[in-house]
Amino acid sequence: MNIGSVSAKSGLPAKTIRYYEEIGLIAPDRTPNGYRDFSDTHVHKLTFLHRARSLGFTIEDCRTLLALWEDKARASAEVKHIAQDHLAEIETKIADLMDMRDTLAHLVDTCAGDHRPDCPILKQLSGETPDEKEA
Amino acid sequence: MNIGSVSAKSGLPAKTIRYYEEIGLIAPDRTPNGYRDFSDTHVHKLTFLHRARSLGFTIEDCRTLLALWEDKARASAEVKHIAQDHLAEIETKIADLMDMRDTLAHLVDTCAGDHRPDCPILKQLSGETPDEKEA
DNA sequence: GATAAAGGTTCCAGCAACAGGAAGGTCAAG
DNA sequence: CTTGACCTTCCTGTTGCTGGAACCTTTATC
Repeated sequence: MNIGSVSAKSGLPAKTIRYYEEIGLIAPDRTPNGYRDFSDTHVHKLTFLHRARSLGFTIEDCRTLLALWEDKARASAEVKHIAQDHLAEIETKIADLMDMRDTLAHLVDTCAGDHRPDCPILKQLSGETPDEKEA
Repeated sequence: MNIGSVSAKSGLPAKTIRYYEEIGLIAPDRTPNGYRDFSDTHVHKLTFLHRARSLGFTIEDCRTLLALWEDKARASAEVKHIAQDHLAEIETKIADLMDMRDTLAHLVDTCAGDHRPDCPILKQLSGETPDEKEA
């Protein structure tokens, strides 16, 4: 199967598939003309990678998960551990972003957003405590 | 003022300050020995940048915000617009991460995490519908 | 048979926003 | 005079691709 079809089936851009080969995540065969030749197993792996990536796992996590997936004697604890670590990182990111959001939302709310130069957003960034809307 | 003191005052690593100079965010003077020489204004700018960056604004946003900050005739609408766009991006990121978190949390929850190979996480990634904990 | 479109190939550059480290100059203290 | 703490520049690496150039192959059409 050519890379185009695999791209369509796995949902990954051809560029990404080539990249995954380059970093050793997948190893397609080659036809005599030099084209990559993928089997259904390769497609399955790539689909797996696509799903794992869209859950935010890093490439290195994906590499490990793929190995565990192929290891029929793995312990599910290993997989769970990776997922839990990743989950914790996501929670942290969410918390950080929510802090940013709260601060920003407040600033946006207090800024008149008109033609005048007075701006609580810039005030806060420059270290001044911006005036509140209501005292 | 040397870069070390500025780093301490602004909270930015010296490396970052040099980088900011390289990309034209700041332009310190030089002493005869070649050392960078920062004024209080420079420190103030860097502190501004530090705050803006920690609210997640991109470097290019920061560049614009800094220019608006220096432009005493700016319209606060311009600042508000940037902040609102950024806020929207943050909201999107939070939503994406929360989707990931929900899926992952569910998977982690259904995985026994013991010595056995059976693993709902891998099942889901490989495209099988994993069994639920309770039917 | 000529040609053009639609695949495929490799390789190189670039993104964001720095961080790490090498090799070396400078300065103040003991 | 040496030691150590600074400072300098320059180069590489990070993460996960994406875009583009320059070039083959295959297939369809005239």
